[in-house]
Amino acid sequence: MTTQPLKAALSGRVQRPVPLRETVYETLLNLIITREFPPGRHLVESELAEQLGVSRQPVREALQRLSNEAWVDLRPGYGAFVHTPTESEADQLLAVRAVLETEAARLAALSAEPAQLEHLRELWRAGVAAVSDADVDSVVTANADFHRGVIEASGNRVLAELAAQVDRRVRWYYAPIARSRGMASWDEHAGIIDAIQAGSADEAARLMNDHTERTRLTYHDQVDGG
Amino acid sequence: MTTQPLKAALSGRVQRPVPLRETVYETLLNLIITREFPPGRHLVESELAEQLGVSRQPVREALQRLSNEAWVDLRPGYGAFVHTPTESEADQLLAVRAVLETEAARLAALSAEPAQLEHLRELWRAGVAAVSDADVDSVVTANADFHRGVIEASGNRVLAELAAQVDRRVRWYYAPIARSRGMASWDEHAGIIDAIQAGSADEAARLMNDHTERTRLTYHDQVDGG
DNA sequence: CCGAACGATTTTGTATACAGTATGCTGAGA
DNA sequence: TCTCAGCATACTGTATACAAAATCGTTCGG
Repeated sequence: MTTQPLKAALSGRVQRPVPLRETVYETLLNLIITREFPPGRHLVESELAEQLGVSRQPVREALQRLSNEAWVDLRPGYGAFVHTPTESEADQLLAVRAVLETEAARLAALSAEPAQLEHLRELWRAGVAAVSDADVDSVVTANADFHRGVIEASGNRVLAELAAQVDRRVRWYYAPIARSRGMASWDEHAGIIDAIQAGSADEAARLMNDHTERTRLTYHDQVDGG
Repeated sequence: MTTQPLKAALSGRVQRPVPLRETVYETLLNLIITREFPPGRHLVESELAEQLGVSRQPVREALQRLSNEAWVDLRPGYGAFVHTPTESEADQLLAVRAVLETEAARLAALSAEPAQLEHLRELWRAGVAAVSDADVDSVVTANADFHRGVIEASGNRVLAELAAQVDRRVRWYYAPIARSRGMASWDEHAGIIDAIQAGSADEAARLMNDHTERTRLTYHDQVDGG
């Protein structure tokens, strides 16, 4: 009879059971991002624990991590609440994101490897296809993927982690009003890739900065204009 | 008889007992930063709990936060270890810090209020005095304070929080080799303040960038040169 | 009718107990 | 002497139990 360890060894790695807090964290974050848990919602440890079929402890640890990352606010002695972003906070996040992604583009131009460039091209093609198909969800995903691609191509892991977090929060804040800028956005993406490939750091940075700035203005138009 | 709430009201704020995990977190972080817990040290929950006179739970929560902020590495099923920074990681952090502080300087030039400017001048005077006294510890502290001052003057809280964290880690990494650049550094600081006061955003950004870049080179010289 | 104080309820904060897993050691066999 | 299996140990992962704090509704007094 085939033993379990053997099967695991043959199939590659033995998958270690991920700590529950991790699973809980990702589950809760997903619920928040999808707005199943809307901003302001009161999250009770014992309720969540029961719903997820675990004890309070992992839930608690997940909530604290979410609190550190500003997804929820912890009120001592009372409970956790899904964070409600203010307008100025959202604006500040946009500014920070612009800075980080601009720097990422600059670094990518200085250090991106051929494989990474090909990856970017691939992501770009997927985005263009999504726009052509007018598939809104795919466009949003493709956009996030492309930006993550650039960030990772920077070769700076610290920057990448920071930017990824900021980016995720920005997309959450602006998800309700996020509408694609359509093909124009992907033309700009193409220009950024070209600059990265050419190793033109300043040009790549400038293009990314312009790009994020236009996106910011689009957001503001939609906020102000309804 | 005077009631408790009244006394509290008279003395100003009712001081709420800070959650233990917070106290533990700060205690541990201090021990790490001061190198009483050197990089690579194995941190055992039960040991720390006993030493601090609390249960494992708050210690655990503090360790997880420290892990999220990259101060310690958590090995599942085994233990927590004080993070050992690699050279490339330190370098990447320096780069990120430069970006964040440069942007902070730019924003400060656009939005700093007179009170904040006066505060910066004050910090500057304290720094110059420390340099004159050749008081190394004071110089280091004054330097950190000045940079924090600029960051806060940016008016961007998100940026400030990020930059503060990055800054703290950078100072930890380079603490063993950190030597003051002396008065030259404070001359540059003065220039930055002037640019901020004048509202010259690009100039302030450029000066801050040059400043952090020079500091980076100093670090590298000390690393390479011994 | 309004406001403040009191009590019940809810929820977190902390401690303890138990189970699961990684590690290192010991000893036997080649 | 080297290697590997098996065991003992140490530590974390998870669950449960108890204590303290904050909130909310109610009631009493004006």
